[in-house]
Amino acid sequence: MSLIIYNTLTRRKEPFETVEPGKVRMYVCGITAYNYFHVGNARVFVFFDVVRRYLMWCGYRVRYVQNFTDIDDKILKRAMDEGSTMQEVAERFIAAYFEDADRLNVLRADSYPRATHTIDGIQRLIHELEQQNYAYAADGDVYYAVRQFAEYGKLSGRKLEEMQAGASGRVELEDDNDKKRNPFDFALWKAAKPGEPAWESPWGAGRPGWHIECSAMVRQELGDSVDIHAGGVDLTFPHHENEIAQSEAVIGKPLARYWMHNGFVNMDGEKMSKSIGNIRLTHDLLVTYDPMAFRLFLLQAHYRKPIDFTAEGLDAAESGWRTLKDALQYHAQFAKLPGWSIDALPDLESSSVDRFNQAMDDDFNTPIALSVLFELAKDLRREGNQLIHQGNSDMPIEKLQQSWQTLKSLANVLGLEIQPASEEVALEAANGLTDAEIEVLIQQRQDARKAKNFAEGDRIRNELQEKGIT
RNA sequence: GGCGGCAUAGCCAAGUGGUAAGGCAGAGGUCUGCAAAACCUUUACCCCCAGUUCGAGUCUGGGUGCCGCCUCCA
Repeated sequence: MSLIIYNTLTRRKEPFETVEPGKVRMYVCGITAYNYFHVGNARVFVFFDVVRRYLMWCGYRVRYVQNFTDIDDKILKRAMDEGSTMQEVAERFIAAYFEDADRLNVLRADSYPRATHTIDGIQRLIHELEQQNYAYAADGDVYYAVRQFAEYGKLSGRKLEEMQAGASGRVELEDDNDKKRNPFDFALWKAAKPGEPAWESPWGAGRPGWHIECSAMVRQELGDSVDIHAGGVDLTFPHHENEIAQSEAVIGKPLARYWMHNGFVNMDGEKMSKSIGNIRLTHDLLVTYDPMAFRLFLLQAHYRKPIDFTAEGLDAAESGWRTLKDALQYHAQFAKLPGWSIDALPDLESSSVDRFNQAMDDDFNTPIALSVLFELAKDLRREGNQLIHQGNSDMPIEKLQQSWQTLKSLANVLGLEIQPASEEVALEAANGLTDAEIEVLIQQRQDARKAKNFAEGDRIRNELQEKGIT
């Protein structure tokens, strides 16, 4: 069996075939750098990181590009509020992006293009659109004429005639609406208002609209057509629809073969939105939750379905992660067993790998893939516990090593890895005891209990409890 | 008004027409000086109605309920 992917464009699952054999070009819409990214953004970064890892696991060479939008009204507003500059705000939150994404174990992209670094390409594209009558200038603005693009609406499955302008209730009466020939025309270039950052252009000083930057950056970084273009489901319309209109009008071929969109992270069944004020930032979440537990939480549902963000769900994921982590960590116990080889890597357990691959091949069914991990982890954890509590294990060493290696490898494909600077280190710093010292105390307590010296045993137990070890 | 999605155990969540994965939580038990830990065992007729079929959670039609998109959002 081989990989099939649900393509938003065709509304079907399709066999995955790349433009160039063995190579995947992938573009993921990144953040607008005006704040820490929220838990919904995190789903995008984590899930498509898994897509990337799985493609690599399948042997593809993946070129992965994710942009930063560093020109935008929201950034500008924040800068004004802070008495700062757009550039300063953007730099700060781009740095914050890396900090948080790293903690979530999201692999670094091959390239992170920015709107401000792509002004030439943006202007060139607008110019080409204008020459071919897809764009028109009006008072220093430049708009895309959606009527000129016959296929407008093909990605989101709608027709211009059937759309209700302003149905979302978000659009106020804009003063530039009368400049547009059609209400669905959108800005490619915006004339600068006094005091705003601006770039010189044939249409006057101004800055790019939102959609055009992605068209220009894809072209610059990956060429005309990419294999996978991805983002949150809300980007389907208008953002990705507009990207298609911009790019395909000029290049005359598909911008992307597969359009992938992940579902929302909802808060108590409702979409996160600024107006409701229920936005949860990943940066804040990671203060109280293990990043890997959050990653697990995000992968426990299929990517196209909405996830409800609840404390119960997070707590459950935290427990689940502990199970996986225990199994992975028991490497320390297993490696002491005679016959455990460090050098010779065993072949992986084929039935587990097959089931894992089969699940992932079916449009990245991570919940099933995870069930394979848990089955391995439960066995390993039991063996590890028996080793610790009874000093022996029933599982043959070869089987043990094979299972552990399989779990380790598959968990890696999902990006679930114990991070070196995790809470172990923090805990150790907090209680002032090293692992070795704790082991000694536990041993002393066991000796005392064997000798029926319960008072001493309880005393050590209390001491350990005070240090947060149970 | 247009387009689309979802409804499976206490919670989360998979599921290719043949008698329901996995996680979390809970319950009972073993062990123990007590407790914890650990280990073992255990928990579903799949929103409603009708139909197709030897057989439907899985297909068809009709309900009911919830959700998303319809120009600045992941």
